[in-house]
Amino acid sequence: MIEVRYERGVYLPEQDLWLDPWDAKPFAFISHAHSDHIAPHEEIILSERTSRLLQHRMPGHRTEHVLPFGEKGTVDGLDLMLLPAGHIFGSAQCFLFAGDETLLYTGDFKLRPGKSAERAQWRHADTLIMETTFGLPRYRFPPTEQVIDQIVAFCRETIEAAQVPVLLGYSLGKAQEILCSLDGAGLTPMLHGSVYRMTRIYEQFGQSFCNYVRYNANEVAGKVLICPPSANRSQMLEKIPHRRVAMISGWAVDPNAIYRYGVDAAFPLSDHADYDDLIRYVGLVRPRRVFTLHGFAAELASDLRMRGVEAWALSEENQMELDLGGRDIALRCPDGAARRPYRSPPQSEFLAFANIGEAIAATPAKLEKIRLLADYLRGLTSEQLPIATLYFTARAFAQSDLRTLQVGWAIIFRALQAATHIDDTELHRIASAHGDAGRSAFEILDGRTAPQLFSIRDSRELFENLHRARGPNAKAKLLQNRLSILSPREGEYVVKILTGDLRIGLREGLVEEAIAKAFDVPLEEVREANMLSGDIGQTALLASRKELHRAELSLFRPIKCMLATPQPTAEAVWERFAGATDTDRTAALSMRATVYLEDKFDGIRAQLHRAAQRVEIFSRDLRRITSQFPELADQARNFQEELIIDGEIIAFQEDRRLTFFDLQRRLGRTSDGTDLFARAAADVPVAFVIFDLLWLNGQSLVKTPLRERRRHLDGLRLPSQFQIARVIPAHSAAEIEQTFQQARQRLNEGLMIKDPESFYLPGTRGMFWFKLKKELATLDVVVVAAELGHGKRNNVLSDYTFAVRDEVTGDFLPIGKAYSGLTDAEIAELTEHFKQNTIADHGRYRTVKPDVVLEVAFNSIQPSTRHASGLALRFPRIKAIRRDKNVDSIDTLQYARELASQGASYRPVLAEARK
DNA sequence: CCTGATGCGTC
DNA sequence: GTCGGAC
DNA sequence: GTCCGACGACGCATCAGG
Repeated sequence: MIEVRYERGVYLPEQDLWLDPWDAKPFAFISHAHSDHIAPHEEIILSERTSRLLQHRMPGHRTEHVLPFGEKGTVDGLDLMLLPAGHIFGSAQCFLFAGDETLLYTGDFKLRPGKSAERAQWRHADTLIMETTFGLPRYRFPPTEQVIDQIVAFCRETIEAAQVPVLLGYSLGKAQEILCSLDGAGLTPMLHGSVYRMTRIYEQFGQSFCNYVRYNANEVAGKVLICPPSANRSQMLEKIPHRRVAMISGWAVDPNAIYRYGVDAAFPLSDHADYDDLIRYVGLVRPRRVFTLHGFAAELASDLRMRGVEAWALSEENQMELDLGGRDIALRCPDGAARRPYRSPPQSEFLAFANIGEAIAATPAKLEKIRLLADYLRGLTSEQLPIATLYFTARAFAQSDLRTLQVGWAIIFRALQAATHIDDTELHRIASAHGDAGRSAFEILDGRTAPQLFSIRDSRELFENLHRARGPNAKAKLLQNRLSILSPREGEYVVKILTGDLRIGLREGLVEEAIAKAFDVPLEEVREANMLSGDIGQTALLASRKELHRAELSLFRPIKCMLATPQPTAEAVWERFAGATDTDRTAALSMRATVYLEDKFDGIRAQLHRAAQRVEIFSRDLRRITSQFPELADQARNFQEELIIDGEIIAFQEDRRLTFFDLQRRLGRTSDGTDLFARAAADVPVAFVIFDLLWLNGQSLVKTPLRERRRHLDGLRLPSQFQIARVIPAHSAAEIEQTFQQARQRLNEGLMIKDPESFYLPGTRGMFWFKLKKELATLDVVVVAAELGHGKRNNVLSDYTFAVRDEVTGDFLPIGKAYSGLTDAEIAELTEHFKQNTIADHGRYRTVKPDVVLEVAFNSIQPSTRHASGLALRFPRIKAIRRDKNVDSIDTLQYARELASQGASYRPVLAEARK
């Protein structure tokens, strides 16, 4: 008989033909266009409709043999015929003639007539290779009409309860079947983007559906949303506050289906044959032998044998058994080294590092943290010192090193799961118990790994390899391999570094102090060297060799920028200057009583270095952004001097109001193709507003007063597109307030207030520069959802989604999130309240009874797709809990929209900067 | 091909 | 960017 | 005063998956 093999797909060696192989093959039959059946094969046999669908799902060149249903054809010397499989649109079975023998391969199939798939046909065959997803007697589906009635009833009841029904089904096939089922029920389906696209293709083939609309976050009310299963728990659905989700799948007959899928309901409408139809099909085809495939293949084969049919399962079970064996060994011997009493176990270097981290976390006293770290650093080799020091700033790469890892929460958890084979529910329990990736990693790895030694050098290689690996899958695999041989503590610290968050109450400031203490060098020198090199590891190394003086300010090595301290009012600012008593600076100041005011521009902070041969522009955290602004770099060559200027790059055009969001559109673009930037520059023209001068013709001006630096600045000849921010001297709080108002009328963010006698203090937010911003307005909103926080806010509901009222429908539409602004006590109180007023608990996230009114402040409001209101707030913060207000008195969507449109309708008044 | 999720950097 | 809290 | 941690929205790039 025809030889049949299985290796990630059915293979017929005599015909050299693959049937639905997983991987790319030279010659294959493709039964249908679901993506688990698609790979870049060279030459394929398929139906016409599958061909069309494939063009959309996997464009590209290949040789296609398109055969009509029911007609015998010859391809590469093989005689065969395609028969409709009834699974989805275009799905085919392959009927093969080999001498006087025949073989029927079903692919995915079903016998029940579907509304959006061709009806299945069959022929007698000697060999039947059959898909058996639902090969157990418990999978018997109720009559289709009955299931459809249930689905329609579910939708109607949900809508009547002012909620949104969401039906989950694959975007190709199932979704259209659902769509047909809703026909005539008086419901309006709304289709997720991927469903929409597939449905349009169906229509090209002449299939017609009832009226439907494409997904639009603002119009879900009253509609029936149809989404692929992957959309469940997605942000798209989470945004819909009152939704009831139903899974449409054959698996719905499992009693625990709603828990497994995390849905509110499940209906057994399937694209596959149920148990009864599988048995029936064998009777129809009357084969001499059967091979079963997928799902309960072994069970059905055994079942058929009991019924007197020769039947065998095609599968890869051996592979899985091997995997389980490996894990078992790891479990039994989690820490081999510790159980050998004869040799003292070699200490893992990375574990020593992690243990110091734990000790630092354990003490709240800063001086104690510094002492612990200093002692540790002193004992390291010159190879280890720069690396371990860097790790204590939770970085894998130095600040001046522009590499990134592209590894985040999602990849970390995937790797943890794969490394430990941990149970899904257990993983989620642990993850939600901590809300801290590092702590979760410890618990997940604990007892589930076979630790090996991990040196500091190994760790460096790990991070470099992670950086080099391309794509989330490759990165996850690399990480998984390492995690599986780390002790839990080491794994925890690897994760902490990956997330850039050590959470041990220690950051760069204290690391600098520890370096100073460890090597007995002045703290100021350490800070300065770190600032100049942007590499704390190298700074530690220089400190250990007493060579810190080697680092000095120079062109093309960016320095951290000076920051401003926020102030709420003009009076508060003035107090800072006039109220101080005892320094020379304030004495001099109160005599002259002068401060410098500048408009605060809403762009991105930039530091430009220019010499005769070269120009570079750096961002606030010292990244090179020269290539983002080629026209500025070009023009900067026209300066006459060698200089470093500090300023703000803003989106700017004479006759157009451009905002920060316009500017953002040309940030972060990568430079493949020069015309990309030509277009970007034309789209969003920019200007460089200069407000400081740090270097001029070979001399650092960092330690010259701002007054002097400004004087030098005034002497510069400026290329076009460069402007100097105007300075307005002020002598009282009233003048500051007045100038602030003027700045706002010029549509600038607010005001900068600077001490004219101050030096340029890189990287510090001192008492020499202040900023005055003030909120745009406040909104009274109601909290509709609350979320558990992270780290120390792990056990409180600290994150609130709040909504305005739609004055037409009465719905509460989310407009933003915030916790910032509340005290710990208030958060604790609200946590208690929300726990008792929860409508639906989704683990870390819960929808709550809308009865807490907050007053939120923000700096601007603009259209957005992030929230259902269609609006979002910039810099939202909570001003007060309005216990005096009830839900009925909160602000309306209408009012929020007015605020948004006001901001946009101002006549442009241009930045009054001197050219 | 398009959509959505994720990571990162800007504010 | 925002803010509150701890030292 | 200063640092630290726990958070917001947006846009671009990249990748996975339909």
